[in-house]
Parts: sequence; structure tokens; C-alpha cells
Amino acid sequence: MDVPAKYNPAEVEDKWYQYWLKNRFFHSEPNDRPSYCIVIPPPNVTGVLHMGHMLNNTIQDVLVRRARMQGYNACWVPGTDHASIATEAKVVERLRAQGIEKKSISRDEFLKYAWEWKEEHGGIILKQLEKLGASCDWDRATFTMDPKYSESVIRVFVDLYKKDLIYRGVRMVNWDPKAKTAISDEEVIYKEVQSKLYYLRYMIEGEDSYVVIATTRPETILGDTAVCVNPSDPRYQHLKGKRVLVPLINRPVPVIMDDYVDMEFGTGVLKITPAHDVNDYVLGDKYNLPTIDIFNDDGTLNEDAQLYVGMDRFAVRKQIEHDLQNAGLLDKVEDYINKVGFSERTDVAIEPKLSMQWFIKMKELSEPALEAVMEDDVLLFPPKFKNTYRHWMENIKDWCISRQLWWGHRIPAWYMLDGEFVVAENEHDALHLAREKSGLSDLQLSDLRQDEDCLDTWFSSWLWPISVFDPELPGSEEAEPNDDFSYYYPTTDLVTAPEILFFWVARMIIAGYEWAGGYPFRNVYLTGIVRDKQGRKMSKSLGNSPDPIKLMEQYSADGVRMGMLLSSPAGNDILFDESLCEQGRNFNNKIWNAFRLVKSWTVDKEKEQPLYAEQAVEWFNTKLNKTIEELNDDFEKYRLSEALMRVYKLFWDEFSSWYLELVKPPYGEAVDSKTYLATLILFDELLRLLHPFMPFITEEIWHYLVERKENESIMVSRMPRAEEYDEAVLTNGERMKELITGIRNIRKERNIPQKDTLELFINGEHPAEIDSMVAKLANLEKITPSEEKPANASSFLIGTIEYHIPLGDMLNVEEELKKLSEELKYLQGFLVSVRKKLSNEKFLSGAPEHVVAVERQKQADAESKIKTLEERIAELGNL
RNA sequence: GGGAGUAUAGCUCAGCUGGUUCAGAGCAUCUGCCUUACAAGCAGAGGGUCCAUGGUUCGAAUCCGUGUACUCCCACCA
Repeated sequence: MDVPAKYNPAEVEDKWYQYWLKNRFFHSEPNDRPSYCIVIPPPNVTGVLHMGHMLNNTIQDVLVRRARMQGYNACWVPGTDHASIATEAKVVERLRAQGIEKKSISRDEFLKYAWEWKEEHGGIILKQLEKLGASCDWDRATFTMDPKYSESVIRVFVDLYKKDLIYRGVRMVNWDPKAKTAISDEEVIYKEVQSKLYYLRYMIEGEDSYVVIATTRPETILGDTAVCVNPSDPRYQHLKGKRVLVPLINRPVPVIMDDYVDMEFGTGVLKITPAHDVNDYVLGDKYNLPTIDIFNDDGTLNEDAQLYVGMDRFAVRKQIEHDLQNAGLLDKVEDYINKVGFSERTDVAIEPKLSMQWFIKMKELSEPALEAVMEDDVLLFPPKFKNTYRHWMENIKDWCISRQLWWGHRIPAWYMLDGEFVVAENEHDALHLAREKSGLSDLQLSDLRQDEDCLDTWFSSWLWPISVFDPELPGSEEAEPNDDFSYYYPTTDLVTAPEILFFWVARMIIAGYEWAGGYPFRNVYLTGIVRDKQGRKMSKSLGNSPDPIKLMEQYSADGVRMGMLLSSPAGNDILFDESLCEQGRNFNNKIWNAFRLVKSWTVDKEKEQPLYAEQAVEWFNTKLNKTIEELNDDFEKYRLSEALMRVYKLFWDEFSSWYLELVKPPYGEAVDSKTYLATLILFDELLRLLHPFMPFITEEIWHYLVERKENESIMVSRMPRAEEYDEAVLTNGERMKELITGIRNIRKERNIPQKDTLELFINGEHPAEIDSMVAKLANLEKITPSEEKPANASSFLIGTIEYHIPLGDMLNVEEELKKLSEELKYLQGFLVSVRKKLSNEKFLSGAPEHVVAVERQKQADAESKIKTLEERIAELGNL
């Protein structure tokens, strides 16, 4: 087989992905081997791959490929999330572009369009994952609105309702006026905004005086039903029992007294708008105030506002400022920075709004999940998230799960004509229950009306690790869990972003204990957030996020994978820099060229293996074993970037720069077969170690390396295991490198070409085993252990051993003296500090014995080196 | 307002139970090299007040206190 001079990733990567698919290497089914399982954090079905996905899925692929090669029955379950709000928003937008308004069509018609959209766009992100090399078991791909999956969602709702953990009620919720739905507290993002504080005059009823009230939202005065002062505020005692007039509309509202009011803030008077502020709502409740909701669902003002009806809330704010000014009711306006909640999905300002919603009581439900993490049944990486998790779980609030949307799982509640409702898994059961409840045995389905709302997307995602295997909710019923569930659950690792620790991770753990009999995964690896070089979060609006597909075209998928991994210590944010992908591409190139070198050798079967080659093989094999051991440790701690860096250095520095240079046959000569075979084996092992990180190039080369059968693949080969190794071999190897470096430096200083042979005289206890390797790399004619020190030689010390290279006339005595004296000076200073330490009584009595011994050894070595150097300097001086 | 985290080379980060892995790695930079796998390369080199300041200790990048700067999470005073 001819090896192309250039590596062509685009072609190669596609080829092998198809090969893997064809041979069903990604597929897993329960068997008698131990399982290793990851469920993907399902991306939004309408989503497009971004850098966060890249990071996340690269990590998952590395873990699952490694596990597979370690002999686990590895399964990575892919899928997509229906993402209620985001998808519905896109469908609405598309319809609008076609001139169709959502409210002009029926629910069924809308859903038809939505499913069309899903069919068109739903596959995109999964196709993109293929480019990355994701070894997902595509046969198991699940969508959170698959019929089976939906059944499990509804089943859970009914179960919770039966357990009295779901209730319906009017509460203040976060209203998204763009998506026109309630959202949960977790979906609100608070941002600091530059706003204004308006000081408004409220006339006191029947008097010619007024009080001034500061507010950031003057448009909400139309919904005011009281003003409030602190009872101990001396400035406002005269207001007790009086009423004030809401500006512009002159509605009289009472003055109430409550110490909730902060006397320091603004003017110390607070306007109360129970329908549009959470705190006001609480006060309104306490004092039995009426609530006036002045907003429509889309954030425009309604009839109850009396003024500005139909105008948008922000337009009203401008207008009312103007009108108040004209009416002489605006005292002043100040600049003010406050925090405003924005919708995570639509990025519009949240409107607190009273409405009828469904909630889950979370307190009791969450207790086992809190314990699971506290007791380390579920491990978080990095562990600092344990604290955050605990804090949230201990202060958990009820979860608003209803959304005023059509795209999603419809709430399985049916209302009767009298407003009473029943909750059931289907219409049939609902009718049965309704007849029972109402006592009307002739009640018909047409007498029932199903709740219009959908469930929060996360209400389905929290079942993900359970329902992808068994939609029957194995833990909650008598029913036997199916084979998939019994085998794969609990899964092994979960890899996700810390942003969704509460949205998703915590709730999955809760669901696991409630419906699957235990935790859903053993380890949670929380990745960082991908930021750009300036530390800004990558976002569409900033345009600072590279397109992963383009990156892969430019640097290869393997290259981009490497770029992602090199910058990804768990939990820390990632400052993504394209140059890391470049490093990945360069590494591809390095691997390819190293391979080309080996493949270019001609093999001479008659040739004896030179000693240096035999030793090189032994040395690198030892190095390999030690590295494997270290890699195991890295993976246990999920230190993936360190693991990759370790293999990178092993391949580039140890293998290419040292090993290959050592065993490379001299120009024009053939390699002996023993060395050649050994090199192929070592190369093979390196490829396997590299495979989880760089699956494509390793597969390509693996097939060139030796002839493979039709259905063989490196991805199902065995990961090399650490064998016992001899530390002494490694120590000698390091000595060999130091010696070579010393000799190279002398060559360089004196401009001696590599082809000129040199001689080496050694004074001291030098390990002669390495001589053969040293001679090969340094082009030495002979190596002579010698008490005698050759004249006209340049010399250097390694440890306490002195090495001399005779240079004859080429020796520059002056420079040599300078070099040696500098080293001497350093050693003398060093010796002083060591002696000082050793003459300190407290050190001798306080420090452990081995530390003292080490210091003594340092002292002896330094003394010996100094003696050697002094002698050498004297000799040179005599020349 | 409450909590957590981070601060080490130009950049990104290691540095575990205080002591030979103690000041490290990769990248970048600089200096030589188109040397018969690779210039996307090879061989070398330089580069640090370990944020500041007190303390504990024979000994501190490491432990403790204080301060400063940044980041994140939670709460939400109009």
C-alpha cells in the first residue's frame, strides 16, 4: 500500500465514519460484559451545532471511545429535545413570514406546521455531530416527543398528581410577553440595565399637597391600588388613614403602613401594584388590596389601564413620562442602575404577572437527590459544584411547569362544565374519572375540555436517562423493568454545562429517585463555558462564535477535537483560541509524517538488530507503560486536557524526536526486521492511546500499518494496559538524553557538523548501558571511561559525572573557562544555602529524617561537583 | 445583600497530604538550521516580586488572617 505524502482529512474522516456506521460499531445491546453508558444532553431539535456542543460532545466521545476500547459494553445514547419555547417561536416566526398569524389557525393546524419544521430541521444537529466523529448509538436516537417518550411524561404527571405533588393555582409568575407564556424562575436571567428612577407626585385626597414616590416603572401606576410607608417614618405620620390619587387617572387609593418599606430608598414611599410586582403582590395579599392587571399577554396595555390602551409597555413608559411632565406631576428623573429579569429564551424583559398555572411541590421530592450528592452517591466534577448544588436544593421552590404553548406535551387535565377537573393519562380514563367525580354517568367526551397548556420542556428532559431506556417508569410501578433499563441504568457519566445544573442535572437526579429507584448517573462532569479570547461568552449576537463545521473543514475534525480538549479543564471557563485547532492540525501532520518514515523503511531480514535499537525499544516500551499508568490516573480524575497533553508529548517528543531518531537506519541502509516489527507494535499502541482523542487519523494509519480484515477497526481494539516496568530504564533514558543534549550544545557552540565524529571521555560512574544509544545519536567514534582528563577538551557535568569532548585546536579556552566558572559560582552559592540549612539545629531536629538526608546528599554532590570543576579550571589554566 | 471560585512566564493553565517532580507544561517569542518523515518541521535559548500584606513553621506558591482585583451562582429595594 502506498502512503500518500499528504494527509487528507476531509476524505479520510468521511470514509471512516461511514465504515463505522456500516459495521455498527456504535451499536450496543445488553450482554454479559460490564456496561459503560452516557446519555447525551439532548440538543434543541431546531438547534445548530455551536462551540459548546463541540466541547461537550468531544468529551463524551473521548470517554465513550476509551471505555469501549477498555472492554466495556459502551453505549452513548443520542437524541434531541423538543424545546417548547424556542421551537414554537421559530415556527411562529416562519408562519408570520408566510403571512399566517398563530392565533388565526387551530392548535392542530399549528402542530402540523411544527412537525413539518421538526422533520426538516430536526436532523441537522445530529448530522453535524457525525462530522465530529461522535460514536453515538444512532439506533437509540430519541426525541422527547416520540410517542413512547410522551407517554412516560404524561404518566409522570399523573403520578405526581396522584401523590398530591402537583397543584394548580393563581400565582405571580414570570411572564414572557414575546413567547406569551409563563416561565420558571430558572429561566429568568437578571441583567443590570441603565434605567431611570422617576419621582412622581401623588396628590393627597382633599388636600392641596402631595407625596413624592420614586419608581422605575411609571407605566404601572395605572395598576396601583395603594401606597405604602414605613410606620416608623416620622416624615409621613400625617398620611395615616388618608388616601392619595393615582396621577393622571386620579383614582383614590389608600395609604397603608408596613415596615417592609425601606425608609432610605427613594422618598420612603412605595407604590403598590399587586398585579405587576412580586413584593407588591405579597403586600396586596396581606392588606386585602384589589389587583388591577393592566397588561395584555403581549405586554400591551388593556382596558383596565384606562389610558394608553393597546400601546406597548415601553412606549407607554416614554409617553407617560411626557404626560406626567405636562400635568406637573413629575418631580424629577434620576439615572439609575437596576436589575431586570429577562427571558432566557426570547431575551425580552419579564413581566411579573398573576395567572393560573400548574406547579410541582419540590421540597419533599428533592430530598433524596440532595442526599445523593452530599453522600457522594453521585459525584460532581469539579467538586466545588457540590456547594452550589446543596444551596439550591435546600432553598428549592415550587416549580411552575405549565407553559402557554402548543408545541410540547399537553397537560393531561380535563375540565368539566362546572370548572372541576380530572387528571388522567388519556381521554378514556379522563371520561371515566369525570363521570365518577361529577356523578353524571352520561357525561360525554365532548363535555370535557382538555387544558390548553403544555408542560415545561424540562418536565420531559428530567426523565431522559430513564425514558430513553424504559418509558414505563420502572421504579414507580410493579411492572418489570425492561432489559435495556436493567442493564444500562444507572448510566456512568454525564457531561454537561454547569449552566443547566439546576434546570436539568438536579431534576434528573430527583426523577431518578422518584421513578427509577435510584440515581441516574454516577459521575457528572461539568464542562466550562466556551468564551472567546477576550473572555466574552460566545453568542450569536456578538458574532464571536466560530462555525464548528467551518473549523472542522479547515483544521480537520481531529484537529478541532484536540483544540477543544486542550483548553478544557473541568469547570473552568474555556477561552477558545483557534490556534489550538491549528496545534491539532499540526499534530495530525506530525503523526502522519512519523508514520511515513516508518513505512518508508526497507527491511533486511538478514540484518542483526543493533544494540542501540534493542535498547531504544526497551526504553520506549518502558516509557509507554509509565505513560499508560499516568493516563489511567488522569482519566480517573477526568483531567482530559492533561491526558491529551501527555499522549501528545509521548508521541511528539519521546517517540518522534528520540525513539525514531534512535532506531532510524543510517542513510541508505535497511532496518533489521526485529526493530521494524517492534516499531510497528509501538506505533500501534500509540495509535490506540490516541484514538479516543483523534479517532479518524488513528483509524486511517492503523489500517495502513498492517493488513486488516474487512470488519476490523481500531475503535473496537483493546486499549493498551500498563505493564510492570523498570524505573532504572527510564533513569538511564533521561541520562542518555541529557548527554546527547550536552554533546549537541558543544557541537553547536563550536559549529561542528553532525557528520564529523567526536570522542567522549567519561570521568565518573557513568551507566555504560546507554553508550550504544549515545554513540548512535551523537555520532561518536568512541566512548572512553577514563581517569585521565584529556587536554583541549570541552566538558560538562551531569550529576557528578564529568564528560569531556576533545576538540584539539578548536577549543576556545577562554570561553570554556568562562562557562565553567559560571557554573562554579552558582554551585558555590547553592552550597552555602544547603550548609546553612544543615547547620540549623531546629531544621535538624524538626524536619523528617528523609528530608535531612536529601539535604546532606545535596551537600555532598555540590561539594564533589565543585571539586571537579575547580580541578578542571586549574587544568585549563595550565594550558 | 448571601455564597462560591480564581489570581503562578507574553497567553492558556499544572503544581495532590507544607520539604528533589519546586518554581513547571503547552503555545507564543528569540537564535541557528530547506539535515536523506515532517519549515504545519529540527536543534537550542531567554522569560516569574508565585496579586499585596501580616502570621504559623526549622521550612510557605502551598496552611491561616486581612486587603485588592476579576469571575460565577443565588436573592431581588421600588
